Amino acid sequence: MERGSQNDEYDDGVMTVEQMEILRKQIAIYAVICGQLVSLHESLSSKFPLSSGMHPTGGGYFDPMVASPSTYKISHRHRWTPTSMQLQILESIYEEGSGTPKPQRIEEITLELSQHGQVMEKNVYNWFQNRRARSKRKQPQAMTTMTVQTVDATVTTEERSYGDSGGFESYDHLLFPSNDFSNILKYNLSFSHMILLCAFGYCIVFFGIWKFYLGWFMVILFN
Amino acid sequence: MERGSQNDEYDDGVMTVEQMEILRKQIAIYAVICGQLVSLHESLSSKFPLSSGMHPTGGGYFDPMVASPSTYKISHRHRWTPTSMQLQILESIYEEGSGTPKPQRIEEITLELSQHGQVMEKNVYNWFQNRRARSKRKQPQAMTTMTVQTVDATVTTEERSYGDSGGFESYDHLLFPSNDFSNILKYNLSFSHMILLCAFGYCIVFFGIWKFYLGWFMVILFN
DNA sequence: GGAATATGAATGAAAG
DNA sequence: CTTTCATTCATATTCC
Repeated sequence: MERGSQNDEYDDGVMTVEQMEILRKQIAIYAVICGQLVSLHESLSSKFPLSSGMHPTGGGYFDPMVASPSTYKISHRHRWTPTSMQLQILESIYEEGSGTPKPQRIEEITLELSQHGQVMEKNVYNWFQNRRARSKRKQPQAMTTMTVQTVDATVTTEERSYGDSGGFESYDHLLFPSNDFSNILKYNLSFSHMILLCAFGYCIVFFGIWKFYLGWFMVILFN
Repeated sequence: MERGSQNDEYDDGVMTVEQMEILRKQIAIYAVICGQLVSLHESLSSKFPLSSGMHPTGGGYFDPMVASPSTYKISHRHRWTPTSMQLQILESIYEEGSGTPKPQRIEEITLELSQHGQVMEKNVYNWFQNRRARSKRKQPQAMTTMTVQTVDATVTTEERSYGDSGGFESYDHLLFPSNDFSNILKYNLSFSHMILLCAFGYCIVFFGIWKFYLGWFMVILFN
């Protein structure tokens, strides 16, 4: 009703400017609070509208603790995580590939990956998108510390003024040079193991053949 | 305060699902009302800016997204983000509309949206483009894959560690089906090739050793 | 157990 | 319009 009176007063021009200012400040404060409430609600319901009920993936902001008495337990993992095997395949495809996420080949890859765990085409698509974007961002890590400092110095207070929460993500690759090598090694470890296994096998093979000829040589020698 | 009690109940698992749902609906209603209040205040303040207490960088009065408690950078947002109210309007227009982004109606929509925050025609145009393109991708939903079901069945209720992502509840995988089984065989073939390669190597190894002993045996025999 | 990091996912914007 | 890129958000994981 305050709003109504405000409008009336405002339309009639009876309310003084000071009153108007005070009222508006009050509404401003309310607006801030309500905006936060809206944000809170949005984040909690996480874009699952009420009308459609709970999202099939479970969650919402309900924890499995609450949902546990239900018939089947819904895993509260909302996000796909590739299996190590899937990751290997993806990495190999990524490296071999022309660097372009295939348009329709995604389907094939998905099918191939589905042998080693649940996966959607969307997951594969996202993976390639992210993989490429993030490997591209890690290229300028070759810059020396001097350069990093220089670039960082060019970031004036204008940028810092609103970047107190950690700075722009755009500069993270400069401030936090990555250790991509370790990740690659980690991902390809078992694959390298296979290669080593084969190599080891062939070494033994040749050693055996050598021993074979040694045996024949000794046969001839002792004859 | 209500939130506090909610959290307590929620943490203890005392609140029932029904209560939770009721509370959620209440908050939703409050959110809608508050969103309208915010919009009203924005439109008011855009005409009569506050002499004090206004955000220095805000274009209009203030952006509810920016005002979220999460310590986020305040403006200088490089890319437009529709406010909740704008999104609501856009969604309604999208659903009602013939699905075609109107050539000149964009201007009207832009004008309508500008009541709830800064927006350009380009933004509206892009939004409709993206909205349509992405909703189209979810049309070809059809068959499910047998592999997914199989894999899903093998997953137990045990806590899933890193890399074991199979079996999480999601119906979205139905949206991206894959129907080509030849690729599975193709991959299994190459993997089997490696195994066979190793096995073959070891066979040769043992064969070599056997030949080695054969040689020695012949040496002894001929002596 | 909390901050730092890694990464899957969403989406605005632009290229083709 | 379709595809791709860039940025950002949310969550899982790791390390101290």
